[in-house]
Amino acid sequence: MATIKQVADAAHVSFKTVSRVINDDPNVSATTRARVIDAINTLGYRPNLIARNMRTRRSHLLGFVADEIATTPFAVNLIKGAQDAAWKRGFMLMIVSCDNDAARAEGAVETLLERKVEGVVYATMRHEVIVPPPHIDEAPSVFANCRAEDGSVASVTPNEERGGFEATETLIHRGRQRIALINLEPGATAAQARLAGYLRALTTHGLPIDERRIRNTDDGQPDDGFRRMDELLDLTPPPDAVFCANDRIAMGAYDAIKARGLRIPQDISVIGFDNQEVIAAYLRPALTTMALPHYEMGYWAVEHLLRALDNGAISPEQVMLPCPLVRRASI
Amino acid sequence: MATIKQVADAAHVSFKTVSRVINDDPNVSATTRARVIDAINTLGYRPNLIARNMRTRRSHLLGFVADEIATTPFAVNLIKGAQDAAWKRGFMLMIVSCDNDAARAEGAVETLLERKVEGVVYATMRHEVIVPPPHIDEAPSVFANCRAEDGSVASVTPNEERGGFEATETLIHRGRQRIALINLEPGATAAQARLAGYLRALTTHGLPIDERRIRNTDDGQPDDGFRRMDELLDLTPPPDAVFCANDRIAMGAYDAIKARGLRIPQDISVIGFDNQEVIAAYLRPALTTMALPHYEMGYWAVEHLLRALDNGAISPEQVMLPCPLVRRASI
DNA sequence: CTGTTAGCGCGTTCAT
DNA sequence: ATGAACGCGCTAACAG
Repeated sequence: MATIKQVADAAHVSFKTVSRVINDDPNVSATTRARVIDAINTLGYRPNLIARNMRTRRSHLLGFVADEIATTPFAVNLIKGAQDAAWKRGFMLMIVSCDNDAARAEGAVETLLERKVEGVVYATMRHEVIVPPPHIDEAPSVFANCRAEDGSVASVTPNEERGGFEATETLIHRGRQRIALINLEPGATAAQARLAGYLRALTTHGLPIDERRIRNTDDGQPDDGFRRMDELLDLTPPPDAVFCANDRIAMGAYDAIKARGLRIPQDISVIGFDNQEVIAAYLRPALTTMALPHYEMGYWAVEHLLRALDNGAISPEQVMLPCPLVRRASI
Repeated sequence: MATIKQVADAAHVSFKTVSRVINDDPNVSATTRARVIDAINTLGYRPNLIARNMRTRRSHLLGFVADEIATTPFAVNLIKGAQDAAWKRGFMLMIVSCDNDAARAEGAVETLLERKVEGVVYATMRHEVIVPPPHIDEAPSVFANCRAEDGSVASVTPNEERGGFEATETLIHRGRQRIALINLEPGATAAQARLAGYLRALTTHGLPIDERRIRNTDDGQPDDGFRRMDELLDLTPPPDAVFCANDRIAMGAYDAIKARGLRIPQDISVIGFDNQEVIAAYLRPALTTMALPHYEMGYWAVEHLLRALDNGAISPEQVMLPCPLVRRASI
C-alpha cells in the first residue's frame, strides 16, 4: 500500500504538499496539484484513515449496539436509518449485537470505546425501559426504541399511545361500534400504552368500554391471536372490529375469523400494529396496520449524536416518533 | 482520556512497562504489574486501538458490504453469522449497505479499504451471480450468498439443487405421487437449480415428469402463489403435493387450497423453501420448508477470511452449504 | 525484569 | 506556494 511519502517522491514534492492536495488545501499551484494527483493515481494511493484519525483525533466512527439482532426483521430498518444518517455525514457505523448477554454488551461498549467511536447508539428490538449498559456514558449516546428509566440518556421511541388511539379511531371513523382489543402479553412495555390509546379513543368518541372485549395474549403470537379472536366471536353481540396489538396476533385472528366463514372487512374490520411487512402485506386481505418508525428512530438517533458532536454536548431529549397508519384492505 | 504515558507516571514506571502489562507480557514482576493495574483502574485507562493498530498494522477489522439490507429478513442472519465468527477471534465488523447502488458500493469498498479493514465479505440478499464491485480485490474477500461468474473470488452459496432434490424427495417419502412445483420467477438464480433438484428427485424415484405440474411465478409473491395453485387444483387429477420454491408462494398456495375446502396436509402436502420464519412458523398448519443457511454462510465467509489472514493468502474456494429440512406440519 | 529509541502515516505549526 | 520538524498513542527492537 502506497503511503503519502511515496506519492511525494513520485511527484517530486514534499509529502506535506501531497497532504494539502488530499485535503483540498487551496495553497497548491495547479501544476503541482496535477502532478500529485497523477502520482496518486498511478500508485493507487489511498489515504490511511487510521493514521489521519489518530492525528485529528476524530474517528468518524459511530458505535451501534443492538441488544439482539435475530428474531424480528425490525433490526434491519433501525440499522438502515442509522446508516443513512451516518453515511450522509461521512460517518461509518460499527455494529455489534450482544444477544441479550450483559457481559457481551459491556464488552461491546468497551471495544467500541477503545476503537474511539465518537458516539454510541444503543438499540433494542422491542420497545423497552432499560438500565444503561456500563460505560456507555463515556461517549455521547442515544437509546433507540428504548429509554432509561431515569431519562438520563437521550432516547427515541415510538408513540405507542397515540398509535393505539389512531388505530382505534380509524376503526371508529369506519363506522365500527363494538371494537375489541387483543393486546400484547401484559409484560410488554408497549402493551399499556396501546391499551391506553384504545381506551382514550373510545372515550373521546363516546363509545362504551366493554371489558369483555379486551383480551391479553400470553406471548403475542398467532396461536394466541387465534384463540382470543375465537373467544371474542362467541360474544353476543360479537365485535364488528378488532384492534390486534401486533400483526402476528392479527394473523391468528384472520384464521379464526375465516374459520367461522366471516369476511374481512365486510363482517369485521381488523387493524394490526407493527407493520411487519411479510405478514401485513401478504395476508389476504392485506392488513391495515400502524407502522413502527424503526427507520426514523435509527435516523434520528444518529442525527442527534451528530448534532451533539457539533455542539460539544448532548442533550438528553426523550423523543417520541409517530406510528403512521398504513392503509391496506382489512378495515 | 488517559494515555499509556499517564498511567506510567502514576505507576512510576516507564510507559513500555505499561504496554507490557496490557499485552500480557510475562516479563513483568508481580508487584510492578499490580501497581500498573492499579493505576489503570484509578485512571480509567483504556488502550487506544487506533494507535495500536497503526503500529501493528493490523486493524482487526473486517468489512461487510451488503447489496441491500431492507427487503428481506435474511440480512440479519448473514450478519449474525459473520459477527459471531468475527467476535470469537477479536475482530469487529464494519457493515455497509449500498442499496443496490453501484456508486455507493464502490464508495463503501474504498472507505473500508481506507479504514484498513483486513478483509471484506460482500453479501447479497438473494442468491446471485455478480460482477465484483471495483477495488474489492485490494483486500482478501469472500462473497456470501453470491459468486463471481468466473469463480475468481472465494464464495459461499446455498446448495439449491440439493435443496430442491430433498424437498421433493421428502414429499415422495411421504407417499406423494403427483408432485407439483411452483417455481420462482424465471430470472432468479435459484430457480433453475431448485427445478433441477425437483426433476432429479422425480427421476431418481421413477416418477413421471408432467409439464403441466410445473409452473413459474412472475415475482415469487403470495398473490402469484395463489393463482398458480388455483390453476394446479384445476388439473385432473389434481396434485397431491406441491413444492413451492419459496415460503411466500406457499403462503398464497395455502389460501388457494383452503379456499377450495381442501386440508393441509391430509388432502395435499405443501413444502416451501427459505424458512422465512415469520411466515413458515406462523402459517396454519406450520409450513415444512428448506432453510437457507444464511447464518452459516456469514460464519463461513468470515472464517475463511480469517484463515486467509493466518495463511497469508486466500484460496478462491467455491463452497456450497446445504439447505436443511425444517419439519413442521404441512406435509 | 525494565527502560530507551525509533517510527507507524498522517496533520499541525511554523518557517521559508 | 512549499517544506521541516514535531507529535498523536502505541509497539518493536534493542539495550541494560
